[in-house]
Amino acid sequence: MVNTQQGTEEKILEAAKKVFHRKGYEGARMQEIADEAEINKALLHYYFRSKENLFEAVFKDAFFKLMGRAKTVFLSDKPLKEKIQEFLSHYLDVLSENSYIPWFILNGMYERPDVLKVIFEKAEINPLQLMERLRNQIQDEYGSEVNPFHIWLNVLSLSIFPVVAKPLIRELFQITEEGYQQILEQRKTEVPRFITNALKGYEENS
Amino acid sequence: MVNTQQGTEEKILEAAKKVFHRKGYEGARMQEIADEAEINKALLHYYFRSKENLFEAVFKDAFFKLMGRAKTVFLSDKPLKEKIQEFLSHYLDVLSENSYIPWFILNGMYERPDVLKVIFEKAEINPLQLMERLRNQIQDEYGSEVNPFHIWLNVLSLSIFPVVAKPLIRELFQITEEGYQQILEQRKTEVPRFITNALKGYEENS
DNA sequence: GTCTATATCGGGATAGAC
DNA sequence: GTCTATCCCGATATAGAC
Repeated sequence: MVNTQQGTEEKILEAAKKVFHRKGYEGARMQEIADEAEINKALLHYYFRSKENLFEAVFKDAFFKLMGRAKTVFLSDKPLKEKIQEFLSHYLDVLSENSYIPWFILNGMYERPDVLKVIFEKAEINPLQLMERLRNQIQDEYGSEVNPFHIWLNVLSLSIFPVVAKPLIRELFQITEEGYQQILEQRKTEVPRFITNALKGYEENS
Repeated sequence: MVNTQQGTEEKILEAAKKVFHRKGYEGARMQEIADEAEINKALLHYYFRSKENLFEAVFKDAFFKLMGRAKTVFLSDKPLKEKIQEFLSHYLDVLSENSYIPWFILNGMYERPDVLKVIFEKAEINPLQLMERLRNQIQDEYGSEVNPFHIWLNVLSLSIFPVVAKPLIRELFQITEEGYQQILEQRKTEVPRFITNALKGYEENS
């Protein structure tokens, strides 16, 4: 009532974000989103024609917020270790305040693989180019013939999983929110060290 | 009709497993499970009273099938690299056919963190004991003072994330189901190598 | 135990007043 | 643009014949 004019659509998106985050696509209820936004269901359909549309909007926003930077970082000309450090630092900063994003994306992938496909087309990601660059860089800097795909997957795993598994980690070790944030902070240096150590190790075997 | 007696309940569980795997709890349809089992909906409710019951049965079975082994592997007396190899091998085998398990666990964590707690209590996991053992083993075998928590988290990340992110990986690189299974197979040796290489790397810096 | 038919309800979507 | 009331389909669950 008070906060009109530029408010409603934003409020809906904000509410949808929260609900889709908590429940996923199938679990989310339009009613719950409406309640969260303090409006009624009909208005949701006025702004976004369907549940699917609304989901897509939220999903895209989250995805690009997360992945937008990653592409430019990995296509830059810096040493690999620096890239990984930069990626982790940026990524963990963004996520410590938006820890719902990676889970939301993973969940969305399972529930709506079709949406994922559309997004990748729009994002203009060329994974093969990335792999080639990574292969060359590893060979140049570490002199080893390693499958770049697995290295890439390792970097992603080590970055994303600890954020997604936050509730598991906190419950299992009885860690406070501050303790968890501290762990993420440590990982900004620990993970790049771990990876570069591993890459150095390949030299001797090759 | 032919394969009666010990058949129906098993067939239902098998079908439910497949469908819940593909769609998750909310996305799964009792009709689809019935079709998959080649029976009708009513029979599902005859054997299991509700959808929730059926899901719980499927989930518990798979969860303990998965985690039962993990504990014994990591508390055994073998060298660390062997433990990791064994863990990955077993884990990836089970999950390539039940990849919904980590997804469900994550989902449950976010929706009902309390449930997670109960599961851990039943599984009788002692994380601190595990950490101590890991710290000692790393020190014995690699002579380095490393924070075992991060190593543990790395092992988990490298094992679980590639399974959870299956749709992302397949879509991004346009990989077939066979191709994906091949990747998992490769990781059974790649990941232990990666980790032990990294651990060796710490020696020089310590 | 297994089937067909049906009850019941929840949720996405629309109509139409204001 | 925002609301109330309602449509309508689909999904879980049950009744009851065989």
